[in-house]
Amino acid sequence: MVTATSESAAAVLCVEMEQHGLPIDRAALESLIEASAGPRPATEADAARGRRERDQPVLRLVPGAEHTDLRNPVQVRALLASVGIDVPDTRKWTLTPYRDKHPVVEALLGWRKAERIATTYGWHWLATYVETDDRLRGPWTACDGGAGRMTGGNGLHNLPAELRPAVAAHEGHVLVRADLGQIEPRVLAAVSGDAAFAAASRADDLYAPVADQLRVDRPVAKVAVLAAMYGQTSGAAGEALRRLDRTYPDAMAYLHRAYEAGLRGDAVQTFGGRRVPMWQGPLTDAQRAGRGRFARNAVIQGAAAELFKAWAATVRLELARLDGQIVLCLHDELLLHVPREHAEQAVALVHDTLGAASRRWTGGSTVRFVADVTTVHRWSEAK
DNA sequence: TACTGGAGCGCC
DNA sequence: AAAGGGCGCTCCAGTA
Repeated sequence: MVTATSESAAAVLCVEMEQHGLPIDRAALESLIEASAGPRPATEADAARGRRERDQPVLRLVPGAEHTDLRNPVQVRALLASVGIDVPDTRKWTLTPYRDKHPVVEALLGWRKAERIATTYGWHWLATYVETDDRLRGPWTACDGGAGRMTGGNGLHNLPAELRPAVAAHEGHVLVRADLGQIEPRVLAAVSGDAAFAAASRADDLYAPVADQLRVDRPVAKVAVLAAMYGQTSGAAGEALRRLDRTYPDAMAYLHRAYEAGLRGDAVQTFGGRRVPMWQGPLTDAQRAGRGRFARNAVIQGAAAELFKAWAATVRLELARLDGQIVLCLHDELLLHVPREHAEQAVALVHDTLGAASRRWTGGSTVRFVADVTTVHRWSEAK
């Protein structure tokens, strides 16, 4: 019942966010785009010249590579081979170890970053989706994908950090940014009913008591917990993972059961009662394992989405009294646009509603959820 | 010409 | 032996 209510409230919220849009400082956005993509092209020929000018500093580093198309991975691979770098693909994490081997690697990675903004978030994007009232608008869906998160289009959900200074409150308003802290492990504590893990959630930093219990350093504890939820068992987390099994048996068993269901191809159910089906068909062992990892993560990610929506729905209701709007939902983060004179009340509201929503959603567990809340002018100023 | 899948990368 | 989940977006290459 809680789930049905918050899912439908989230759908209403999506319609509202599509109407409200995300407030933008247009001049700031223009100068950030210009810094990466160059000046706004007037014609198609102008745009082509701009592309050549962006490519030049990379191509210049390799003699004979003038005609390489940097947008074609096959050609990029050949270019790298010509300077003695033999790689299976040209992804960033593949190339990163070669950064010092030849200057073209660093140049290429920098080019990719700028090219991302030039294409996906460039002048065309600005003209199409930032409307004349300086609001960025895109489609929202309340429950999408494997585990049922909210999703947003037109860049609302994957705006590069570089451009975030351009998301700014309009005249007379502030942005209230609220982040759920360590949401996934806290959700695991709640849905698994693991008493020891729930006790760890009482801490502001959940990983600190976990590290103490496991007798490892905090970074190791964090990697191990994340690895358990994502299904990674290789790497440095190995021994810590075994200790997790002993220290938090109920939480780890919960993840293990989901993994086994995924292996078999059985649907899993989230804490809120939503069924997450598994894809069927003849699968290799590796593909079945992949489905197991998906299931393992889906029960966490999906439950986190449910809690988030229950919270957002409550914030939405209360915020209306302050003439505020929810303008962005980002999995574990809410961005509110609020009249300046109501900023303090909005901050208090966000904390209060989290307490109420999490108690309602968990049915009264002792797991603690925390939010980091800041009042800012620009989105990028928070934290 | 229109569509699909892969590569690649942005965010969580 | 090795094994990290999800989404959206753009470009390219191959196909119908």
